[in-house]
Amino acid sequence: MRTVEELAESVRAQGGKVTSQRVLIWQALRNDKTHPTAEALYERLRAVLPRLSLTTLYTVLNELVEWGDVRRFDTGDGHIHFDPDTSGHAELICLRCHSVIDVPDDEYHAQPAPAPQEIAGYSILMRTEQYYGFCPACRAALATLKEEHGERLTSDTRSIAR
Amino acid sequence: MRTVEELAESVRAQGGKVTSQRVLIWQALRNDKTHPTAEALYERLRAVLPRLSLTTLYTVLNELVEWGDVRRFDTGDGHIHFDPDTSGHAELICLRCHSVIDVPDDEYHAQPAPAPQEIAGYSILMRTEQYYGFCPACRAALATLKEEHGERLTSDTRSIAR
DNA sequence: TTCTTTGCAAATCGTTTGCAGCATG
DNA sequence: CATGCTGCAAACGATTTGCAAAGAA
Repeated sequence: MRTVEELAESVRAQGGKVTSQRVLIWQALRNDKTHPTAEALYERLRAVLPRLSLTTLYTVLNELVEWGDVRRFDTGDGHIHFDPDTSGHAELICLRCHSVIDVPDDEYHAQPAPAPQEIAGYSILMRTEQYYGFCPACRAALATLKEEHGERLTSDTRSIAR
Repeated sequence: MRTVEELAESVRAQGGKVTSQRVLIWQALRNDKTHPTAEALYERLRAVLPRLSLTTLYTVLNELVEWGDVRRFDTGDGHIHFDPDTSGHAELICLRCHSVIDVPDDEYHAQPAPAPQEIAGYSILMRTEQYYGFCPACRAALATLKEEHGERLTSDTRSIAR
């Protein structure tokens, strides 16, 4: 994600307006490594912008996504998550509890080359990598379940997504 | 994604039932490289299963996701997409038209090593990589817009996501 | 027969839209 | 002071749930 200054300049250059809402949302997101949902960001922003509407938040987030400054993605929990880190890092996503964390640096030596600028005619702005599996807590929970009664691990999947 | 036989065996082993709905959904998805939405799959499946309900389709898809056989992801178009390819391939996603294609083999020589079985205590079942940018058509469209009137490329972003 | 799965209809809830007032450049 | 942005309330629509009937094992 670009700096607040770069974003402001870019908006002005296109005839847009640099409002306090935009600036505060940009600031809130820029150093956020928690992969927040819109709702989570909203709660945090209300502390500084009590009049902020969800509408505006979504508008600004969608702008950032279309500009290639922020990535939106789905962890399976029924909420859209946003991530300002466009540096090509890797993420770990749990298939059971839907948590997301960045792969710790020391666990990931095989850092691949940065994204090429063009692939198959596409201009590339951003790259990510995801690993899906079970987090330590869910692994333990699943193991316990398996022990207790060797049968069905996943009972009713009709309520997985949210 | 496992074969239909493996899935059937796995379901039976857990006390589940191998219904025609499950089998037909599995078959429909297994060789699908189009990254379909639930709705798209539903339309295609109605040809062979006219009584199929969306409810059942979502149930079965969610099972597959939780089992690590299928990945669900968001392209930004407001629909969840599903992909049975768990082999760690790379995808190209357009930030403007939200299309997705797999990176063509000949465009992607730097095939990274297969996913490790464990990272930071997580057991890993699946890996993917995504490149975000603009597809050739959207690049051309954006270039034309820029030519015509040098100003705002993205007018109103309030209707991006769907 | 037993217990899981299916399908229908209704509900849910995250996200988007219409529009009037407001603030930026 | 012109235009783009914001906030409210209402709408939307994809996905999920409750429950009774159907069908594997």
